[in-house]
Amino acid sequence: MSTSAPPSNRFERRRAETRGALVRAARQILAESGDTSASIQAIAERADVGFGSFYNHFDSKAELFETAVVDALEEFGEAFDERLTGIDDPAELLAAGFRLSARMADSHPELMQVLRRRGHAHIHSDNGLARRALRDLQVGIASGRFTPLDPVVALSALGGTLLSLVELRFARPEVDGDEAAANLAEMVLRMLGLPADEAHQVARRPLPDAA
Amino acid sequence: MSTSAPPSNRFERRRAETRGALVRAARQILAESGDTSASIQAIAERADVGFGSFYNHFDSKAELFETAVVDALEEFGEAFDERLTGIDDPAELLAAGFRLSARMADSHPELMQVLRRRGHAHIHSDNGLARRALRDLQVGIASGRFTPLDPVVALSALGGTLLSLVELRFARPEVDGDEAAANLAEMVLRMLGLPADEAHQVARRPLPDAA
DNA sequence: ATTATCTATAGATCTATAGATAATGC
DNA sequence: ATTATCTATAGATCTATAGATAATGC
Repeated sequence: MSTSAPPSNRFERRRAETRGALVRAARQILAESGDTSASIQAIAERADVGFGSFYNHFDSKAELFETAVVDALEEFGEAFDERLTGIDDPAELLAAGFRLSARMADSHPELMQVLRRRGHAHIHSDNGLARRALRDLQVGIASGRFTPLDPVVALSALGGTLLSLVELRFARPEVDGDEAAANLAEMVLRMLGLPADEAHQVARRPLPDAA
Repeated sequence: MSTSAPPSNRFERRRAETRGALVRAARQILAESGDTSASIQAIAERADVGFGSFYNHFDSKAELFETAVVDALEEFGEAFDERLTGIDDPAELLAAGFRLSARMADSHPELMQVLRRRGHAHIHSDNGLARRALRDLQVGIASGRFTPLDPVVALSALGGTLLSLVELRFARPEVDGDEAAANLAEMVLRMLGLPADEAHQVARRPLPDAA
């Protein structure tokens, strides 16, 4: 899992494996149905872990699911870093992030369903995604690339728009995802103050190849 | 309740009252904690209704909660109509809707918490809010007020941004709500293609008085 | 020796229904 | 006579824990 420290001995590795299996099971459930009323027993079974082991790692179901969400957001942020390093322009970075997210609905459906169902509560929290977005916003405002605006409000708008794109990808699979993502990215750039023609162009620069 | 047909006789009124009490209880739960694992028994108790009566109206908890959400969205849309009739410019309509929503976090906290917690699944559904927003978008695109764009994508962006504003109001109560709403409305208008100076101005026109 | 996992289970809770009671229509 | 509501309850399920078992550290 993304947030784990390097496991030292076999004991800790086994413990981490059990915990990880539970978190993966929770993520699967969040992605498939989002129904967090699944019993602890059912979760443990899915994780192929003894029922009682659950209580060695979590005090409640809510705690497990919350862990699974934070974990997924962190992994999502890392995927961004892997694909988007080398882009310097914050406008292009944000636009590429939007377009990459739309593609990840296909390539990483589980991750994106978790984001879709539980992301809204994390728009303003300190997680892998929000942290990166806020950084890009601040760089862009400082450099004059973006119109000066309240970064907290801008982060809200970005987060909400990204979530709506993910929602769109799943709720309307017949819509061309790449096209919608580019359009939305263009709209976001206009929102941040870029001139219309430049927003159009930046939102359509070629994406870096998958590593 | 907003969606009810005029109840004819005393029988139907009593039935509607019981059903309404259950829906109101569900709304309260959605607003207070969002925890839909509350037992049917607890819900019936809160509604001050006999436990078995639940099954006269709903087959499952999920059905009740879904009803409560749709109901709240409809009521939200009606509140818009009451406050915003008379505004013709679609840009001003959308901006006023955003600013009104921020205020409703204080004046109608229950309604807005429901929107916050469950609204994302309804961005693209046919409900009171989305229907109105789509209408305003189409008018604005047809009249040239907005840049031509895919209405479905634009609706996504609007919905996501509105939800993020509601989230912001509750997650960061220290932020000035009116100010944030006006800023966000301005950003949205730029997103839809209005020139920056006009977006700034339209987003700050006086709101109609409360009726 | 220590620690995590597993199995078994007690007790609590929850759902769905059956049957009695109350309210209304005709 | 009809229909909704209410109370009571059977059966299922769920949580949390206790105690046994297995794996590792030292």
